[in-house]
Amino acid sequence: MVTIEDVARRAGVAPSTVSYALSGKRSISERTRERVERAVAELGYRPHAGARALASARTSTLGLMIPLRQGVDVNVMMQFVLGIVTRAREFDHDVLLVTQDEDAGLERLTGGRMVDALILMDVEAADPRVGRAARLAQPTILIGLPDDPQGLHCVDFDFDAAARLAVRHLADLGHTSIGLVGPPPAVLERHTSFAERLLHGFREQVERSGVTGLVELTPPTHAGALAAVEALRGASEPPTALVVHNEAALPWVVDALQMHGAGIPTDVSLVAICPAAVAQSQSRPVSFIDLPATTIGAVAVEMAMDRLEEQGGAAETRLLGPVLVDQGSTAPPPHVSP
Amino acid sequence: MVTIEDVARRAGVAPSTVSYALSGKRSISERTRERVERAVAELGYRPHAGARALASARTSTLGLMIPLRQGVDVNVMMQFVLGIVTRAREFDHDVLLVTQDEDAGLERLTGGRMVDALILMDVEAADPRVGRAARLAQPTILIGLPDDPQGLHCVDFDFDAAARLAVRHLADLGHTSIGLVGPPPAVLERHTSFAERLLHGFREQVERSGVTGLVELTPPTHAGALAAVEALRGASEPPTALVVHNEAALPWVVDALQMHGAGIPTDVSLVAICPAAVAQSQSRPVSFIDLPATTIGAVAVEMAMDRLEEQGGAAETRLLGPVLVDQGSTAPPPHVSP
DNA sequence: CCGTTCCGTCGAAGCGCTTCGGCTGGACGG
DNA sequence: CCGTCCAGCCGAAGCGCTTCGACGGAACGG
Repeated sequence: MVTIEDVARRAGVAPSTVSYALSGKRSISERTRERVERAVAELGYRPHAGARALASARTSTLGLMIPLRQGVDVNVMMQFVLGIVTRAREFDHDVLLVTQDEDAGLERLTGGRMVDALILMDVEAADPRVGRAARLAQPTILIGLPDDPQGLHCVDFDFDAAARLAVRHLADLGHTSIGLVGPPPAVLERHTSFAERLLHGFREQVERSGVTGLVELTPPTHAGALAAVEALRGASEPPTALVVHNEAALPWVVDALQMHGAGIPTDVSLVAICPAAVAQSQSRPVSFIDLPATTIGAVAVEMAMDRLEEQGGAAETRLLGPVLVDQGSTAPPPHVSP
Repeated sequence: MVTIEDVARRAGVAPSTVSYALSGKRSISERTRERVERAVAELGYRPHAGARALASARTSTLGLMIPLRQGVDVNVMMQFVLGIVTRAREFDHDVLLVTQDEDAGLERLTGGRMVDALILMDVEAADPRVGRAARLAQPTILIGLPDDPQGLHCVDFDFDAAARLAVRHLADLGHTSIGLVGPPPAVLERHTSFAERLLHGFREQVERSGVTGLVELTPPTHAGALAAVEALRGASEPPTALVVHNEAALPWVVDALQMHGAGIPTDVSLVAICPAAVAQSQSRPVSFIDLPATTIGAVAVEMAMDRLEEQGGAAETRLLGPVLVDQGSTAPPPHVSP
């Protein structure tokens, strides 16, 4: 293998000079740097990651703990991962994968100095990992919003605001009864933080706007979606607008409405809370509030990098604000329309 | 940080003894080993991964290159990843993630000695990565079956056999016209190996069984599935049985058949080629040929480990055989039924 | 009873890199 | 003209681990 010494010899300098030339941590003359760079290119030199980690106490690697829970939408998850890996590479870092179910995964990665920082996906309201992560030497970023972050940085979508935005938008159009097609019951039972915040925002805004709010927790199946739509339309005050936060069920909801002969948006308005890609791949355009998963992943990486730069810094929580993209699936309710 | 020297001191032995006690590479007395293990536990010792990699030229890390292509089903992909990560951990290895689009991702991981071996997902028929991977010092396992594996190990599902099995099963029931709801056109245009093998197997068995075969490449949308079903049912010789290899479209196909008033399996038989989990989450039970993604991932890891043990060994290709699970969505065609 | 063998342990030499202190020579000010 | 300073480079000391050769002592055979 090509070592730094080979490069040094070829460039006619000391190994330390090569190191400094490449890292830029000390001033090096233009001439020398060029010689070093040429030698690197000619020999195809690549620093040994382990050696570097040993000497510098930095691994240039981020640990990523991904969930293996049911009800977690894989599309959204992949978006997170994509955002994280891509942004990490831009900081010259790599990503090491651990799964949720591994016993001491966190401790193994950090104790073994395999990673500089950790990103935990899908953090629940009372997640046991938070306490453990807070005890580690390495900075940890949580994707999600636990009840008690214990001094850790968090980043997430502002589901509360998203739900309020959706309801306000619909209420402003004149709707007086709004239905929420929510996540599967299992997700809520786990006290997943985002689901609870979504519901909270929904209920709060419903009250503020003085409209009726109906909630259906919906399994991501045809039958589940059908049942939810049926339940809502059979209510004493059937909603004229639907907020859907359930990627997997969304197509079925659209389908079910069509089967019910309910036109969108003439009879029923529809707002989805999902990644743009999902909304755009529906059989008809659906107005949506973008769930910026890729961005959240990227932000998580940025926060990790920040903490690595400057050890100080109080725990920060960043909630990305909702943006509604109108694609024509919302309109005033039938009886208000001209 | 707790080092091997701390452990040695506490156990009253030399550092090298600790190393041997933990690795088992030399015989160590029972008494000493216990003392070492106790010291390790008491101090919470975890070997520094970088130091270990440097000294032993082994990283205990596998590189995994995941695709970011369109038309790749994320559910199946996650299954692969799950299988890989889980099995890797059983071999005491970790998994480092790279994305397809990174320029010299392979070379970076291997040149920097970050990984012991590499697993490439979603390898196409003429994949440019194969040539590059073949040139690396580290063993590489391909998931997929390129036209020329160039001496690399491959593992994949036997799509050819799966398609033949499906057709044979249906032909044996008496069906004389069989439709294939295939992957999106984009997948085939990329010359994705699995899609081509599936089609090949389908056409071959159709011929052998002396039945009519119709193929519809199908986008994973409601509209796409609807169009495919319509096209098939509008054919001069409408198929009385459908083979579906398109996870995303499967629910829509079921839906479309119901809308057409075609009973399953009374009017139309249905066989899906998909992971068991997908088949079982449909609105009605669907007979399926299991696409054992998790297993394939696990096998890929095993092959990598094999190659790490014994450097020799000719290039091996393992194709996992298809197994049909009857869930009652197939039956003889209408005119044959009693 | 002594030589051989083997088991269990130790010491030391790296693995390839970073980093700190030190050295040099030229620029600069007085 | 000499002292000072600094940019630019070198040398060496580790980082924490594995591994190889060596060594002491117990066990064993002749």
